[in-house]
Amino acid sequence: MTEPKPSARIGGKATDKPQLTRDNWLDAAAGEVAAGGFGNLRVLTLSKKLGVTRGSFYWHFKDHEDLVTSFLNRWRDRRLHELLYWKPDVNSTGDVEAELKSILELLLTDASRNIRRLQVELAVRDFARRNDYAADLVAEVDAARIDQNCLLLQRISSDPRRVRDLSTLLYVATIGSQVVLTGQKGDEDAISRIEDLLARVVLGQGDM
Amino acid sequence: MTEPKPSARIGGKATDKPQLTRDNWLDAAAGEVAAGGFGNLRVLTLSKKLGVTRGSFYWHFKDHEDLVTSFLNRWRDRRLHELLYWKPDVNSTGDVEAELKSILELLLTDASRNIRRLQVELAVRDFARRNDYAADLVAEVDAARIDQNCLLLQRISSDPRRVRDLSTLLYVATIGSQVVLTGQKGDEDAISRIEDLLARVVLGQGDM
DNA sequence: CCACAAACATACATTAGTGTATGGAACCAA
DNA sequence: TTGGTTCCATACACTAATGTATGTTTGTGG
Repeated sequence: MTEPKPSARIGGKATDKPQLTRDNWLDAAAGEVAAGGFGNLRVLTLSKKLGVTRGSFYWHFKDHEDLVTSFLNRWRDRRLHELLYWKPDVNSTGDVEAELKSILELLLTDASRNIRRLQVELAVRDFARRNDYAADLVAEVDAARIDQNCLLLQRISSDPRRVRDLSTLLYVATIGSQVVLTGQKGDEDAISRIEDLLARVVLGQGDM
Repeated sequence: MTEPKPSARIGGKATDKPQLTRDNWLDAAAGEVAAGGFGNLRVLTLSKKLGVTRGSFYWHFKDHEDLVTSFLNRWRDRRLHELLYWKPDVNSTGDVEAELKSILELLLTDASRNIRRLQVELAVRDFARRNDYAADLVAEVDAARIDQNCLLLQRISSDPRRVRDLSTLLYVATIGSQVVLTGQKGDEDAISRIEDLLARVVLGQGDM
């Protein structure tokens, strides 16, 4: 309560210890989650890496659970929000094949490069297997992404069920490749080949 | 040392506390891993669930790490060994489509029913992201499975590279569906539809 | 019967982690 | 200057978990 006054900031000369924000803690938490999953998200180690004591943490967060749920919420919000940046134009007349390929590149090649982001996503997904709240958020994000792909695939098939199935297949294939092809040497190659193959496969499954 | 004599077993009347074996501990460990991942694999809780104290554990295992590596080794051995049961006949003349469908059913529908087994596999896969030894075993199992599928797909395409790409796609799609479609209601349906679609897609990508 | 080993129990030491209560410095507003 | 708030430090209590050392029971070979 008491409206977190927007600017009660202090100090800030240079090495004046910039006064951590809640988001700073969440960013650091992302590092821990990416490295060791949610089971490795400890208040103590987090404080050490930020150069403060746990006293700081318990000012910004109620407890450990608060940190986890805040992290999950921010993750959900960002994942849903980023979908707006490449929302396909429903009544576009552009090249479907080109659009599909660019989306596939985004989902596969591009995603496999942002290692940090990918690690966090896999960790969240793993955590969702034993945490109901996380499971809900993951389901929400999955549904939104699949729906998004449906918007594009509508242009290669008029059967809504087929569109949805293709979109689901495309999605599970991308998630699977992110899980399986994990930075081994030669994976970069395998990913781009999967990418091409998926494009052919999807385009070949249009109206017949 | 001193050759663990094969039969120094005792007791065994009925409720005589059957004298736990190393494998009993590993079975119980599977339960913990399935429920909460490797981060939840604790000696203490394991002992409680088996109705003994930790003294028993530290007789069967050197330490916690010994438990983990033993568990991983057994997992690897079983996953590699089970592949021999459905090894496709290379020079069979049977129906390729039927064989493919049966394999897809095995990989998707069947796998999604053995929840325990699936949970363990996903946990191992997640643990592999932060444990080099587990990563090696997972890579080994992945490669063996993909090779296995190649044996079948050789009969629908003569291009070895395409065979391998198709096999990889098929594999990542199955893994992805196991990760994404996680027991929500209606997933049973989605899985079987993905199954059919994958069959069509793979068969359609034969020699052209 | 006796020595020995297998399988487990008990007790202890140690560590890592959480949560809470309180203190204190820095800043701002009046 | 005084009071209040923000942000963090310090100190304490508590729990869970590991590992080890040692005791205890049961069965077995000779």
